Amino acid sequence: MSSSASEEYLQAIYTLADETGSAIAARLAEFLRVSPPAVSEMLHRLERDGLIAFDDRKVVHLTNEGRTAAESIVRRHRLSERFLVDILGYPWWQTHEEAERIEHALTPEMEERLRRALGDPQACPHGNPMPGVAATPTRTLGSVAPGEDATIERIPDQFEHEPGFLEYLDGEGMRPGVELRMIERRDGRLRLRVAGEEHDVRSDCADKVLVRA
Amino acid sequence: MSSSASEEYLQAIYTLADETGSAIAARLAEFLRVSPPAVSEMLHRLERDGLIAFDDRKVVHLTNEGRTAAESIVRRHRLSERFLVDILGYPWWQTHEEAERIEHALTPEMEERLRRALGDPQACPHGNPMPGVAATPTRTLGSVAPGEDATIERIPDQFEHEPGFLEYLDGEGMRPGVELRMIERRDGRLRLRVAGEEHDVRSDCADKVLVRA
DNA sequence: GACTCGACTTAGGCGAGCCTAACAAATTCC
DNA sequence: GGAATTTGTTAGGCTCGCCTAAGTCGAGTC
Repeated sequence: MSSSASEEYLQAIYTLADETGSAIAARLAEFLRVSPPAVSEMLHRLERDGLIAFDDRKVVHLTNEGRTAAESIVRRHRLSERFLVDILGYPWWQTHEEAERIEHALTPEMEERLRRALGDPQACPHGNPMPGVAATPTRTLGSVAPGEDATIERIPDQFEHEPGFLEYLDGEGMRPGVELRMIERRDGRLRLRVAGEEHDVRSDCADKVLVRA
Repeated sequence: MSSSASEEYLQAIYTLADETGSAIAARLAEFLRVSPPAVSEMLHRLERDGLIAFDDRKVVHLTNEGRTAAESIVRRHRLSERFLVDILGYPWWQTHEEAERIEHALTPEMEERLRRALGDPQACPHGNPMPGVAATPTRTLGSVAPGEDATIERIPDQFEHEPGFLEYLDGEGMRPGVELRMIERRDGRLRLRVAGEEHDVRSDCADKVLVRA
């Protein structure tokens, strides 16, 4: 059985590989907020346990077993977030830390029962699909041209650590599932219409939001 | 903050003191299934952290701070059990191990939200009251005289580790809240009527069930 | 008074996870 | 090409939580 800590690493490896293309130790250290030697050590433990492998350039890859374990913890994470929102009534933007705690406590039976109790959800409250569910093709909100319409699809897990980011989006009316129209883009800000109201959004934030046409 | 392991010890100290009158290291080692030196070490850590104190005969006592922490973890445990039964649909006798996992993951806010989602329950599925709730006066089922009626009030946490015990009770129709009538007692067995049916119960098991008149 | 039993501690070890400091290797940049 | 930055590792150290083996200590018992 994997420990909480190693599950945390597998989750990070999965997320970084999924959302940025590859996972290396330095990125993991930043993402997990631990020192490089701590990462180095843990990666060697995970390699010893057959969950990951390094290529010649030291990029981390999940083995089949590691991928299964990573998908399991990611699924439990997203399920936990749904639980927090749908059953406990948490706001959608305030689930990450809390889910981080309970995901490790879920047994396979609890996971299955929770999945059914939640109506077999296909994505977490940030719009990220359960592992195995095909992701909708998306582009960044920042790439939407003035006059175009778009629907907010998801905010990648990558950014969930950034303090206040999700709450900021929520404050501007931007939640997964919301439809919007791009109005104009001017000096680092985007003007867009959401639910009849106009909002002003920083474009570095808009680059972190994925939309579909 | 207390770790999972130290919470487990505080919970055990609370339970043993509550249900057997006092807590000493040797009983804790049995209850928690760890070695005596492991207990000795942990108790000294808890003492160092101001959560417990020893008296001159080495009996363990909770300090005010320790009592608060112990009540918190016991409450989270019982709340977790209710969650497993009421929301996830677990059978009442199969909650202990699973609750043991999630109780440590609950933050104060999650605890409060869960409490409300569950309708402010006053007891766990085994009938044990939330800390702070006054316990109903009880006697053991084994002490009920033939001809007497009784209602099953609770099965102490003390016995939750015993494999198959709760499931055995359930199989004989004995659940918290159930009314029964003692019929007769004969060579180590009790004959009693539950919901119109007669059942035969081992008296060593009946001694572990608390009832009210 | 000696013995035994139960309770507790000491000593020594181990793995997981984390840290800092220092260094080696590989890139990237100018 | 050489310097600077990024990346990774080694070395040494820490706490927590667990283990076994080998005591010690006290309370009863014979």
